[in-house]
Amino acid sequence: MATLSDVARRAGVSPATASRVINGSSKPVTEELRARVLAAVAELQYVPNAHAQLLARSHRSAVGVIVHDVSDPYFAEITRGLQRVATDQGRLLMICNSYRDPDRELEYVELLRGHQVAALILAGSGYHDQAFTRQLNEKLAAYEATGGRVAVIGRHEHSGDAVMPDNRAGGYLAGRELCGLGHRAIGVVAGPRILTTTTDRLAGLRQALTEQGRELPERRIRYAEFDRDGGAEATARLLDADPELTAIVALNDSMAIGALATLRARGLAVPQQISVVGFDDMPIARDVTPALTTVRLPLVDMGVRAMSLVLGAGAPTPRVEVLPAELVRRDTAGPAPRSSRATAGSAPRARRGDAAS
Amino acid sequence: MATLSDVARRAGVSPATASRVINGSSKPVTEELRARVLAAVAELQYVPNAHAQLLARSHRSAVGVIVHDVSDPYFAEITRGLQRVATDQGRLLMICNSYRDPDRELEYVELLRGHQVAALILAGSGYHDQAFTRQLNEKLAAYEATGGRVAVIGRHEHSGDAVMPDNRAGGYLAGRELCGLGHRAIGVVAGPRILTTTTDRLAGLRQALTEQGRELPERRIRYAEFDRDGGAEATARLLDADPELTAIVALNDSMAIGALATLRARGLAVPQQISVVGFDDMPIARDVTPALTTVRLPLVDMGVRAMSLVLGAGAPTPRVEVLPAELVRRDTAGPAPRSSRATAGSAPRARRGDAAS
DNA sequence: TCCCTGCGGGAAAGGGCTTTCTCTGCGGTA
DNA sequence: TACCGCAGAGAAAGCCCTTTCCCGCAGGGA
Repeated sequence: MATLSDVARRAGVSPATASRVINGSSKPVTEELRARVLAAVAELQYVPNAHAQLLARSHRSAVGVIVHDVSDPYFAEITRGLQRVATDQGRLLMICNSYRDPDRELEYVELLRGHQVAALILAGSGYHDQAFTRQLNEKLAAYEATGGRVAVIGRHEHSGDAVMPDNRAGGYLAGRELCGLGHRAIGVVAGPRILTTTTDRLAGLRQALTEQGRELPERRIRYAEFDRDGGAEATARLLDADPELTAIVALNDSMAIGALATLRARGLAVPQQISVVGFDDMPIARDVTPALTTVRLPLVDMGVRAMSLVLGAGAPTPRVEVLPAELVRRDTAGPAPRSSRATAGSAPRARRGDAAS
Repeated sequence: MATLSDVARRAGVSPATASRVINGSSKPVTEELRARVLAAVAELQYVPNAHAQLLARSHRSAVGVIVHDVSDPYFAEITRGLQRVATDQGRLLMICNSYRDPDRELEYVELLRGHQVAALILAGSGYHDQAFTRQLNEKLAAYEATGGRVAVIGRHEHSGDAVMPDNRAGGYLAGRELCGLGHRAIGVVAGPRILTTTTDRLAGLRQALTEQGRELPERRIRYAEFDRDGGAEATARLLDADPELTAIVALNDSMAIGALATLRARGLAVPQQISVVGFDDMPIARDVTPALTTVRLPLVDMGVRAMSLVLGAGAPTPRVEVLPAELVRRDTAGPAPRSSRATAGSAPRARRGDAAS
């Protein structure tokens, strides 16, 4: 690889001058030398060694992001928001997938710290795990002590800046909607119980049911992986245990899609025989059939806010921004069927909005 | 940030010794000093500066990956394959999204080169653009000249190692299937015509139709963005121009989903009135209703192969691995309706496989 | 004519780490 | 007893850049 001094030598100038030309330094350089340097750069196909640059400049510019999995639409949307702000400010993003493995999350914090990122953003659910939480907080505190900025998205176990979707309110919305439709036997297809996202959403849902004089017993909840197959499998278990269910709340849209698959496989009509409500409103939600009724979270906006917090001026006290959840009524939730499973309920209501473009 | 010499000072040893302990060097260090160093590391929460390390070691370990968009399921799957091999070999992946912008692709090649990656993988369609192709090849050649390894996935404009999905054969498969079902008026919802992926798939499709004595005139092709909304919009234009279409081939599954949305919005029954075939077999394909008939590409495997090529021994001549496409019959393609649009065709065939887990 | 100013350029000092080379001191052999 | 060899530790030379500091020179004002 050609180095800066190769370029300088070829151009017949000092490395200092070459550097100034290449970086567009404010210090003036004669047109003639500038041209010679640029010519040498082109001839040698010179590309500065990023590590040497980062080392020489004290300036830290990249931002580290840790998500569960970028290819999961939930995080893809958040990342889109993060990117938008970062790009505007000329920041490079280093994105790491923890695949919901706490240890890997810890490792990535170190890794990113080692890469001298200016800020760190952790997106995705927190864990109900004291030991882990303490470790993570120690690491983050150490990082902040050296001037690093930290923000978390959707997890409340860290004490710093945070952007929180209102998971609890979202759960509440889902519960209230189904109660309003007359459902009494409501099952839940939940993510891993160690995730705070799961428990928060569940808490809101439970609150809604309780307020209506209903309840949400543990036997109507099945925990599984937070993905399509987890949803399919949990739904199957739920139906096996309690065939009288008239509604299912899936704690994210991927699980909801799995739930729909299982229902279809079993010949249960949605929403005539059984209703389904999802969570997140990922883009695909409107394209499944029937289109998914779900709780929308402003995912892109969450990313935008988090990146703005972290790149903006620091605050003396941690800031927590709570972003509201919103119910999106589509076609998978309808009135509870009158009698038993054998009778189909009323027709689904007309679909609102969301027609193809 | 604590530095290595801070650690050394605190442990009362030289930086050299500290470095040896931290990196597990083969050079022996007394147990006592080792313990002191490790204690100092823990107390100071020391994390080595990755840039300084990379600079000091001549050893290059990271691998650069350029894709159109990781959050697109097509690339998410490929990336999964890349990751698997990279992780096995202890390599870090740097993933960049070009968002199908050739200039950005060029920039990322430089950026990754600057970051001293050991290898570079470009995934995603190539472009019909002489000037760009030449520039890219120059940059890649320069990189290879300094010992960098390069592989491309799904693009044939580069002369080095390549993993190619058989796009043309896939297009052929889709065409043959529809011909076999008796379709004559087949429309195509295509991605941007500048992409080689588009033209390759189209070529295969055209060949199948030609062999059957049919044809594929340009007026039955609509080009749009390679995503859901592009598919929806192109389908609308196609139907407006030619309401007699009995089948639509979408050149990727995202577009197919958009197409289904448009058809549903217009009240056209799939596959009774109109058939749809997608391409890629992304995971969601089996979950839309009706489940999507599509051409499967071994995406994960493509990633695995590419990473193996690039991390394995070099070869004197470029290696090209062509991976086969395969038709996956589900529920969106059925026999062509007998007469006109008004009459529904025969019932869809029974759905094969793919039941919920 | 002399001095000061300011501009354009180079020398050199880091930045944090790895690694080779060198040095010290010990145990063992002749 | 003298010497050799080696284990274990440190000194120092890079790795490739950026940036401060300094220097020489030319032009302008007194």
